[in-house]
Amino acid sequence: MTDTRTQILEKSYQALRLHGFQGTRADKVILDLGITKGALYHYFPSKLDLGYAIVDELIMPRYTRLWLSLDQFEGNPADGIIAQLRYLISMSSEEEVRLGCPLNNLMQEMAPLDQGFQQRLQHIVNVQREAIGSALKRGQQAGQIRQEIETDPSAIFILSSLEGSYSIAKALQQREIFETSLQTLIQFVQALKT
Amino acid sequence: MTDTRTQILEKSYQALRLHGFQGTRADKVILDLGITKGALYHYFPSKLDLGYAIVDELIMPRYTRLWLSLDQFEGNPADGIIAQLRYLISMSSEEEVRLGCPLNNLMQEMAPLDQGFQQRLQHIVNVQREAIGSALKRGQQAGQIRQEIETDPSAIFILSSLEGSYSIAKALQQREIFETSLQTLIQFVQALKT
DNA sequence: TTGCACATACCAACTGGTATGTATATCTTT
DNA sequence: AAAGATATACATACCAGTTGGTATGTGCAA
Repeated sequence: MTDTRTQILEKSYQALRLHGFQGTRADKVILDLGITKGALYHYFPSKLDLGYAIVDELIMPRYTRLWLSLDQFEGNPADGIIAQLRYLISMSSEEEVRLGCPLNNLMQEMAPLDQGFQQRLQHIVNVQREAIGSALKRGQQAGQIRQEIETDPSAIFILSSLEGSYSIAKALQQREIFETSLQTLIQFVQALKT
Repeated sequence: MTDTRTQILEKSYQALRLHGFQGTRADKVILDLGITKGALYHYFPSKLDLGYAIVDELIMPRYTRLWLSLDQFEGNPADGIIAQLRYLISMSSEEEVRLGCPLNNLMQEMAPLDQGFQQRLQHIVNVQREAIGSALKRGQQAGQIRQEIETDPSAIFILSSLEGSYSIAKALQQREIFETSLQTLIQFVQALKT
């Protein structure tokens, strides 16, 4: 039996995936969990704080770890990036794609609406960008990545294409579209090699 | 003086851009417009129908025209696509980027939640995909686009990267990011040429 | 005088949030 | 170690405000 706080966090995360933050109903969460408002507001002072906790404790670690691990990759960094993209393809279930990337969803919904969300999501993207960018830079220094490419814009483009692939696949509600799009992205990354 | 229906439509569209569909408050719209519920519900049987009308009458035409016009473009279709991407860069204000692409926003928010939205947004994306895909195919037949590339996956990738660029730029709240990312996309499209 | 284009008044359901109560665990003092 | 004091982890009841939506009235043009 997991503790109540964790239960609230994970059930809210599920709701967030399905309905977005604004669409998430605190009442529904506690009803589903068979607890009461007292419990929820004991752990989280407000709905907004619950949202922040979901980002900090669930989304942030998951979505930075993937790219931070590029640090440990030996060999051409482009292959490291490709390996992670392939991993994302293998992880992408029909359900996953239908609901879209949680990070992407939340950025779209909350970035312009709330500073707290905006700062947190900005931080996650910057960590990702930094991780990919510095991996590419290391590759350049090792002569594995073409000198003429600009590492930071390339990192941004890779992230953009990745999130965009989630978007389009979600719009068309087809996992296959996600795979197709990522495959083209992999070719792009491949072309960064010397 | 524009007619009431149009006023409702456009004010709701503004609200939609700021707060999403679920976050759009019908009460606020009529208050801002200085009209009453009677007027709103006279023209739109429900909030959902109002949302559909926004997509059908405002978003759909705007976001298909841009790519359908590739049909008229003479010369290498890749240059036609690049011209449209450059146009989007020139059109992108700080405000625009902060709020994100309306099409993208709506896809993220409503595609998994409502069939009506889903079908409409799916249709828009398919029109865009078809337009870009067939432009590339024409280019191949004219020997202007490399034979080995697959036109449809490339079209999907271009759209993904475009929407993703909006996403990331919105998350980071920086217009410059959008421009940087699209610049890399332009290089990708450039590389499709023979 | 009929029908369209609204206005007014109202509602039921829901929303996040609060005030207060209480059982149980933990710490402190004797 | 017993007893009291205090903190934790919830439950219950409730609220003020908001939501989309409806039923009905009314002025005005054709």
